[in-house]
Amino acid sequence: MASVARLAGLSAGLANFHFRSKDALLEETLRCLAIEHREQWLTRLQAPDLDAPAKIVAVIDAQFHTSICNRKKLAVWFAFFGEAAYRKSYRRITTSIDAERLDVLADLFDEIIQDEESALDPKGVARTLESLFDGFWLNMLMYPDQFSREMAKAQIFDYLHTSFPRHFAPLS
Amino acid sequence: MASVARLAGLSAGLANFHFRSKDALLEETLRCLAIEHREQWLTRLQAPDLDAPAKIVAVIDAQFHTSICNRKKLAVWFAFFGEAAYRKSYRRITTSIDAERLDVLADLFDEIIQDEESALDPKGVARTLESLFDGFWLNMLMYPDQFSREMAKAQIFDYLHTSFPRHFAPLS
DNA sequence: TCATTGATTGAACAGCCATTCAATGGATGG
DNA sequence: CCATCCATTGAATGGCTGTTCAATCAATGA
Repeated sequence: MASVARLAGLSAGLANFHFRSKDALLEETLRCLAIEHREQWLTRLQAPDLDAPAKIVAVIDAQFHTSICNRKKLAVWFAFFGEAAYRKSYRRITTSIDAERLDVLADLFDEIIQDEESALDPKGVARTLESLFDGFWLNMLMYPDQFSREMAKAQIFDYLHTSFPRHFAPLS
Repeated sequence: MASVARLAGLSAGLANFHFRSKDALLEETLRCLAIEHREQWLTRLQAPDLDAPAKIVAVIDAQFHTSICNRKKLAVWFAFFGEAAYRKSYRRITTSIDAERLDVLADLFDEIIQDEESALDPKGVARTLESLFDGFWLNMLMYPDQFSREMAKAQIFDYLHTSFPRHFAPLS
């Protein structure tokens, strides 16, 4: 708390007065991070005239945008994930936001699957994509030399292209 | 240190004497976890008469085996991941083991890709599979009600089937 | 100008915790 | 039985840190 307050340019006493406690400050931080992430893809989806594949591309672009996906913020995300196993409050904060995005993706994949006459399960594909997001995030944090944003996106587009060849092209 | 020592049935002083310090104890723990994981898939690969797809299935089975992939151990893994951003020592411990497994997977996919006359990149597919592993692990930790081991494996086999239809069948 | 309100401080407090070390215990070998 | 060695203890230590609170400061409004 002392060092956070110093970085913010105020006293430790005030930080504890504004937020109720250190725990409350941390929860607020996670909420902040999650909302920032949500706004990032939500605003992109509100662009006019986007078909389903374009909307999925927008979500992917949001997920790997510099303002979201950089070393500093990934470190914070995974610090929270590491604690989340023991704190229901953390899981509660991310649950609704993650479920919302998963539903959006599942609906979009549903459109594509019907159009492509595929036998895949929309929710399953959405969950796979989400897991790819998280997995690439982790590998970018652990091995930044081997996993870059561009590489992650390229692999994800390879996956989408092989799954839905009529709707996604590989990233050359 | 006090509670760890108590759980182990010895005094706090001894725990600090055996391991050089708390940091050293934590590093040893991570090394233990990583080696246990490595043995799990290595021994499965040593079974005789396995072709490339069977070996990949073996790695997947190891990754989601009850002894590796349970709530307690996932919590420990991600506690380390959360710290890894700030501790080069943690990353050093996992680096060689992760690289080894990635190379094995890439070689196996190389075989399959040549056989299937696919245009995919073996190392890329291996990295995608690894990221799927990590991503499903994280989601199993965060949302155990929505993400089970069986579900994760099913999704991964869906992915492998669409990528290499001649070598992998969907689960069930 | 003065009183009131609310923001802000910083020192004090209390609890926690990794680490150390002198003392103890137990086993082994002569 | 003794001496030596090693494992083990547990109390003491010192540093760190979240939280509190009386005191101070600034601004506002009458």
